[in-house]
Amino acid sequence: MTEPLSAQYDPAAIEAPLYREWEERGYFHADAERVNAEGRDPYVIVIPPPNVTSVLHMGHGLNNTIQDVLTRWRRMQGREALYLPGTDHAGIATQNVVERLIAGEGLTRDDLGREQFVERVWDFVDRTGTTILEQLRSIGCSCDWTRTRFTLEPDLSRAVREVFVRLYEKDLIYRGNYIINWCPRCLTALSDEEAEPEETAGRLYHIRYPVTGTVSSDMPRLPDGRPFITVATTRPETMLGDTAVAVHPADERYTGMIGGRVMLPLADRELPVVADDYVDPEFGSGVVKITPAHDPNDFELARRHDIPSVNVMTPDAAMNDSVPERFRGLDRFDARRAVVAELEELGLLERVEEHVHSVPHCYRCHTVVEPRLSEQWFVRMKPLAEPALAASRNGRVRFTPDRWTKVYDQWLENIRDWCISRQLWWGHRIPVWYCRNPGCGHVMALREDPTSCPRCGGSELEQDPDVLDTWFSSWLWPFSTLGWPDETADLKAFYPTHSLVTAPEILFFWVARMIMAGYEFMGDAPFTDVYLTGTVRDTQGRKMSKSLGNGIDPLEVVSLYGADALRYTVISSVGFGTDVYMDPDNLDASFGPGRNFCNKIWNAGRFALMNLGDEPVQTVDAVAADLELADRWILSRLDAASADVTRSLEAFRFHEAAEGGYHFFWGELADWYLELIKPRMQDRENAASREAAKATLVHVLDGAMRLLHPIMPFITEALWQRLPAPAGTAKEESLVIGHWPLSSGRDEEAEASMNALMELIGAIRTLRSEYNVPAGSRIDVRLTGQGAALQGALAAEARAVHRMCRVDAIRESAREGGGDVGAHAVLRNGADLFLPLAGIIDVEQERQRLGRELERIEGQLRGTEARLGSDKFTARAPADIVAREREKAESLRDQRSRLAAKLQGLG
RNA sequence: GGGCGCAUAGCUCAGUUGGUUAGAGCGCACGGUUCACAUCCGUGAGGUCGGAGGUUCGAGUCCUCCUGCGCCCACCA
Repeated sequence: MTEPLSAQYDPAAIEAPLYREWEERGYFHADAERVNAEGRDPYVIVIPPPNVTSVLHMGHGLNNTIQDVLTRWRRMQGREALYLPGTDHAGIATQNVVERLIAGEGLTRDDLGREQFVERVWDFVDRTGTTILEQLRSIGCSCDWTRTRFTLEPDLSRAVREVFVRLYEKDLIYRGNYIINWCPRCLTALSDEEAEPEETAGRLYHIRYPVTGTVSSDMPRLPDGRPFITVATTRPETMLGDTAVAVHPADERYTGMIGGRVMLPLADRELPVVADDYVDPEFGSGVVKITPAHDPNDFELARRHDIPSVNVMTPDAAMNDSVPERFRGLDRFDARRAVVAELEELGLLERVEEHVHSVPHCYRCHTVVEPRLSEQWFVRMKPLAEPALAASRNGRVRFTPDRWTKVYDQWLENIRDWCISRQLWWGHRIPVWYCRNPGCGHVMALREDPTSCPRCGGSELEQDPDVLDTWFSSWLWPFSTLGWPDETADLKAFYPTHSLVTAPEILFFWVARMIMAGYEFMGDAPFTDVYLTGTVRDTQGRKMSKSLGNGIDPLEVVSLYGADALRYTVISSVGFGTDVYMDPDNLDASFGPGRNFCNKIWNAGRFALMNLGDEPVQTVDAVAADLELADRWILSRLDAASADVTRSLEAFRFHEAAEGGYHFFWGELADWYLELIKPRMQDRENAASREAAKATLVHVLDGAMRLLHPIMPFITEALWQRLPAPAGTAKEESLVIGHWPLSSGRDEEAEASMNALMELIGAIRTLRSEYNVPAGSRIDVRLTGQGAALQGALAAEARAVHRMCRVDAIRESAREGGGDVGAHAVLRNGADLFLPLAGIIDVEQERQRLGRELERIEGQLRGTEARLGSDKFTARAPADIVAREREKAESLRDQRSRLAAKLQGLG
């Protein structure tokens, strides 16, 4: 049926075939009917869709492993589990990739024209868009690939359009002016993410604006007698677009001027003086020039005070016709020089300061971004935010770690309208048409493309050239992927979904908006739990990124260490809500332990299978009467581990789930149970004992593989498939659809006995090590005063214990009247342990060795104490040196007493 | 500037509502190849839990302040 386990653990040999088998057998497919008709409990995760152009990085590795662990675990619990995959069309990112591509052919998008360019992008996406989904397979993600979605596919585009029109009809979408980031070289709008702030050495120009309105007597005056105020700016050329100056309402220096007027130099326009909290009285002169068309803050302020805007630049950032003629056509930086020179000439330039500040640059061409006023589409967010806020407050949506709840609430409480239009070609075209009939001018948002104007019947219709923000399709993802706006069986079965696993960076962009859309269009939250992962960083704490070149390629890790090692590593690195640190230059440090664990599982499995042989194995129930202490103990520990891992997963404590499985398998099953049953496995004399051990071994291995399967699906399946089914039981087809271990109860008595026994073995090993007892020599151990638990345990497991600490016998007998030499220890339960060492080690030699050691320590201690006893030393030496000496003395005294005790034991 | 978080072994981190002796992995030291595994086994060293106060019978855990890092948001014209 299945091949035996190879001598060497080789992940590459098992992973791909197993994944293919799982996928072919349809284990990952979720069936809506089983939920809708049979009443099975669903469990749903929709993937945060990666950019269609992206390749797998460690962040995906972390994220999707967590999602897969949750999915696999719930699937094993009997839920109808759906892990729904897909990709995002990622407007700007994708358009840029293709623009770079055609630049290689010497083409720009304008050369191609909109239609042809978009076709090129589709070509590209069709060819490369499944890369990342393939990569998710290689880390074992159990996605239902029959439901793969893409945000720009026709069904989802229909959802986007339906949503736009509905919101438009509810008057929740409107058109308005907004300052955007504009690259004057690329001639395109940039998202906030693409405008990269950079510390730049600039200048702060202090410019005098003559006051024409109300004047107080103590105001400074120009040489010609005119009073003035000083404003500070880093971009003097924009003053030509000033439409006001502003002061803080509580700034006593200027209260008298509020409502007054100043004269804008060079342009000779009068500007009003307004008061606004935005102004920081501490900065510069406390007076701000207001240029609404070229600064987002000024724009907001102007909106509050109903101040007009004057745009003074062309798209390529030259001065336009709104400025005095002598500046027209000058590039913005030439204009800056000209403006400054003229101000200086007029005596209006008070001073210039060096000023380092952060300036946004175009991430593509590094040109300084110019804020620019333009007309954009917006969503009114307040009405949508209310139910989303209620959802976190009433617990319908829970955030893990909990602290994110506050962050989420704060953002929603101060929500601002959402600018959804983008000046791009790749994306969902805004479904708005303008009637160009001069007498009509109707604006319409439509579900179907119009052929004529419904108002005037005219046929000169023009569609809005812009596309929608990428997030305008992603915020519908949890239900658009299930078939909305149709009422599908999938929607009925799988909405709302359950866990959303994503990075905190997109809490606002995406998570909050999905919750709003869920309530608005489905009447319920889109998921019940939001798990925010940490960020994957390098050892210097820098975020892993392609541009920094400090990334780790998950596929490289898979090929070097295996997918299971990768998964184990990321899962066990996920502290509760903390970032994940990995060293790109030392993969072994990060992934070695995971690989070693896999190796341990593999070898323990091989050992078990070798010993089990081909004979039928009994169920644990069938051999219940013959179970020995070790058997009862490991069964109880399996139960503890199951409860532990289950509890950890329920609380999204992945680190603990991984540690729990690891500790049970390695620290208890492999280190202790396998060692304890070695003598029994091939025992021909005592069949009952042998069969009890085998039955228990199969049972606990089966349980351990189940517990570890969500985290390490491949190796656990490979081993599990080869485990024999106990007589009279039917084996499940695969662990993927196998059941999660259920609690069967603890055996406190067995655990207490085993704990005592393990302590005894540890103590004997310690003494052997400390007294340099040669590994080969066997000794008799004497034990007195042991409790019933230990006594029983010793009787039950004598053979194994003797083997495990290389003793011939453990007798109940006291050390005889001081005559014996040997090593001595007291156990926690009060039992007294004595290892006679006469004839085992050269006692005299050991005594001399210890004696020399003791002398050496005492010598050092004398020196140290002498120093500490000297007033000169304690008074004059630096405090940290004195402290170090004290520490040293403490440690030396410690060593001395231990050595003395040992020597005493030797006679 | 506003908000949030972190500080525990040489390194990376656990430590659940306060409660026996603060744990793990890696690294380090010593000893081990008897046939599951040297990607292993055994043993050990190493911690005034960032600092100072406070609450308490009891504080790594709760409170206040300080110091040093990190992140998010808004960014000072």
